[in-house]
Amino acid sequence: MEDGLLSLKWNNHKSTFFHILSEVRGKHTYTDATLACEGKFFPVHKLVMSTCSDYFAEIFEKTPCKNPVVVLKDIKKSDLEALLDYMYIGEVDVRQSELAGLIKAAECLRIKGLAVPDEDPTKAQKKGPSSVPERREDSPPAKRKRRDSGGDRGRIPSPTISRGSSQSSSHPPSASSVPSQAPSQLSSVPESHVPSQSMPPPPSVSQETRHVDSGRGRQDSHLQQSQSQHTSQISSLRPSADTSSLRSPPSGGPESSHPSITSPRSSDQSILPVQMIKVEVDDADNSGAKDSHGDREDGSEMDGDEEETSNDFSEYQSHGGEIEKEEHDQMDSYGADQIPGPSGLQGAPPVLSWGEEGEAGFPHNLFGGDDPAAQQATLNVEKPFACHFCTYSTYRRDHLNTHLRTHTGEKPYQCPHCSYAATVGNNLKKHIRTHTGEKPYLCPHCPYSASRNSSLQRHLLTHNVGKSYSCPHCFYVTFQEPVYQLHLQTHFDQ
DNA sequence: CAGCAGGGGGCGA
DNA sequence: CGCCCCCTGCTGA
Repeated sequence: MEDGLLSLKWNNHKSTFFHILSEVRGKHTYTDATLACEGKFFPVHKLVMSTCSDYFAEIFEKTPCKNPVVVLKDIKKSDLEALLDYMYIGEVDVRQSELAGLIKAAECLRIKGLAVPDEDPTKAQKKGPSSVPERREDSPPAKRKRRDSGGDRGRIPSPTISRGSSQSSSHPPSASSVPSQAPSQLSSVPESHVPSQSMPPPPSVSQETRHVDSGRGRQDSHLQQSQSQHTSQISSLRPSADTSSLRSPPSGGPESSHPSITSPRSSDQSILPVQMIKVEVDDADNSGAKDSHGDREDGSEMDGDEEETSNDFSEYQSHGGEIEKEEHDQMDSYGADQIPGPSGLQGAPPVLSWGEEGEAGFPHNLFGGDDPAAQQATLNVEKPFACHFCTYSTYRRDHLNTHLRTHTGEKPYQCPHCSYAATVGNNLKKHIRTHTGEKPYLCPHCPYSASRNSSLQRHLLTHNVGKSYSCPHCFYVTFQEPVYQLHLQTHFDQ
């Protein structure tokens, strides 16, 4: 220590961070991105994703959306769940038979420590004072360790919570050109290549008989286990190492040397055109969202499904298969830094069940008390089909499905004349009129014609005549009600 | 003007 | 219940 310089150390800094990380993950607090995989939604944190994967870091850097949705194609849900465990907890149990697939998924997503060599951030960031390396958390120089070589508990070792050292890594990821490719297209890394020497040894694999099927219900216990493990392990470390390893928090974006993500409207890219959809949240909605968030603070009785951060969206995934990034920024109005307290559970987005699950149950945490959240819940009773991404809700499932297309980017109605695609057929119909020039709404007073009734109605105001009557069965318009009634009769006669 | 999105009605499985 | 169709309103160019 230098003269007069005091070093204040927070001995439980890491364990606290691990604990909070597990907590915010379990409660979906502060989630600012969503992974969609095989019909499930996984609310995640950009910070964590970016920390553990340059691939995600690049996606998020190229995506200005505050809450992008990343649809992962050809990544198995179970693999993703395991990888999320790995990224959040630092370790994961995986059956040996599933290791190859998991590693392949990790390579597609360039998960540090699994598919991409990670590096101690304290080394990479040369500004740190002769940091005491934490051997336990240092990922091995190789990406993976074989179980028999690790001698540990048979779990995939924890990657260092690092950031900003990815490009300085001496081992460029095998899929360095990945960013603009779909994970599924990363097959340039054959599975047989996984254990090859060019790649570091695989992580140690647990031989425990735990189920790694869907990961449901297992994460929580796993979380707690990991927390306790980390805590105990960290507590045995030299305190000085703690401060150094966490001295430089993740800075966010990846390095500029990454290949650019292709333009959002290119079609056969894995990172697809991402339609930026701004979800307007007015004050009322904001308050509602906040309240619902706040409600979650004391509503820790989330069931397993919510804990697992998954939601069905199978109908939409059928169209997907690409990576899409969109904005569902219901949390715009406030950030994590505005929320006092370490728990900060207010940040949880109003995750509402939908689809098959949403139909059955409303978010439990929305019910209860006399707070505004409960009032919003009452509204949701009337409109039971709530959007997972925003505050929209409706009483018709098909309308919700249509609405969800605005988030998933699905546009099933393709224009035969151009690349335009619409989320609903009627919009395509109107669009096609721009090609055909059809203007079926004729002004009865002048040669004006419009492609839309609304345009005609606005035009009719220029004639300074009274109320106009538009036939609901055809494009007939008149200003005289008797004539209009006569015209209507012609339809009834038919 | 064109795109987008929400809501409602009708119809058939 | 899902799909199709329609109307309507808002928004940006």
